[in-house]
Amino acid sequence: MGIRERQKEKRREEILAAGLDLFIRKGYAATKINDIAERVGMSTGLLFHYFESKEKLYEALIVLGISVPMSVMAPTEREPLEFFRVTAEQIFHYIRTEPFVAKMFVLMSQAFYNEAAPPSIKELLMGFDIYTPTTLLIQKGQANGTIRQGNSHALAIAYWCAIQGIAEQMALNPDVPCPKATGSLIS
Amino acid sequence: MGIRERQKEKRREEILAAGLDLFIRKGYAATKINDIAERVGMSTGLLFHYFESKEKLYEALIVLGISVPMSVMAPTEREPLEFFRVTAEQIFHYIRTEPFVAKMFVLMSQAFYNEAAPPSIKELLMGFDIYTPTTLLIQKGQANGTIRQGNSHALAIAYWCAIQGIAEQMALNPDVPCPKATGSLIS
DNA sequence: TATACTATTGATTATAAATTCAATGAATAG
DNA sequence: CTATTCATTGAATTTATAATCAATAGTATA
Repeated sequence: MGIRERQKEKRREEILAAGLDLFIRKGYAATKINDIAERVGMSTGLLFHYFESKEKLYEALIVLGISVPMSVMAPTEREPLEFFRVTAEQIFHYIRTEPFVAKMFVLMSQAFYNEAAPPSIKELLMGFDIYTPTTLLIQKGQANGTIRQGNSHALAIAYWCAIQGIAEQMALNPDVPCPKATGSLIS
Repeated sequence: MGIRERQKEKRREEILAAGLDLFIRKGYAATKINDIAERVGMSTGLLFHYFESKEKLYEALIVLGISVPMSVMAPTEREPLEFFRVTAEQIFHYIRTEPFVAKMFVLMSQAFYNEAAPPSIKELLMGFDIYTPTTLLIQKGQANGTIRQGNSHALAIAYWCAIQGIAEQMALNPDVPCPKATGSLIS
């Protein structure tokens, strides 16, 4: 790769990083292409030299993000309860050490739930479902008695909501401390 | 109150309800005044007869919402652990039975975290802090040995994140089941 | 050095959404 | 029943932002 291409790639990444940070703080619609350009320190026009539209820029981030949550999960062959413990631990570890990963986590869940997301994004997210595999694992744990009874889907949601909420906190306020992962509030 | 005033009040509430639902689904910026009017079944112009601007409409909702979380919390004189159990139970109860309350919950946390919120809203939310009292309660519980050790602020965040995440699920998908509140995933 | 390609800017244009407004119809009071 | 006030509309206006573009400066390559 020539020096020029490398430079171009670097600039692209700067834009992606600035966009990611602003998108998770303000949301897609409230983030002005202008804010992003300013954050990077370039003119508004130049940004369109790197990304053909605001939507494409967002799309590029989503594509990057799609692999993140899966890659951070523990192998699902484990004992279910063990899986949940290890996954939570791993996620918090990444989130604590890699701000980019934390932000990606937030971006993905925001995109997943926001009904105002552009159609192209919704399409990308169609196959992005962490609830189904999680629900199955919970059922397995309930069958062998290691996980409490109750609607397994609801429990899956509770699990991911808690993780997602904490990821959001950490991504938005890196200074705020993150609790060690255990199964419970009780000592 | 005359029949006309009553009618006006009813219309105002319709707008508030439609706005609330759209704001929590799409976010403030992505919600078009047009969408709201359409949802209510009125012309765009008429909406401005009831609220002088999109921002004022949002503001009216925030003002309504400010008292909600506090009003749903258990008395803080209880044993800390008991407080957390009862509060979670009460919140889930309200959320399950009063969609409006669930939505308000979501609106408030979205507004609280969104950096793109209009300045007037940020001002309203300045004094809206559930973390400080929660952190103090956790410290009390840690002191008397009923709550696990660890950064109390982080634990407070974890508690509210989980609740907020579930509230969001329930508000956005009323059909999805809600788990019974206990302290733990473990059976 | 000359030529071609790329990065960059600031001004311009297009578009979408918020807000205003003049006109109309419906309800109410006198 | 008449005058007045309020609710309502749809079109006109303003404003904010996305996207384009022509012009300029910089960099690589022959």
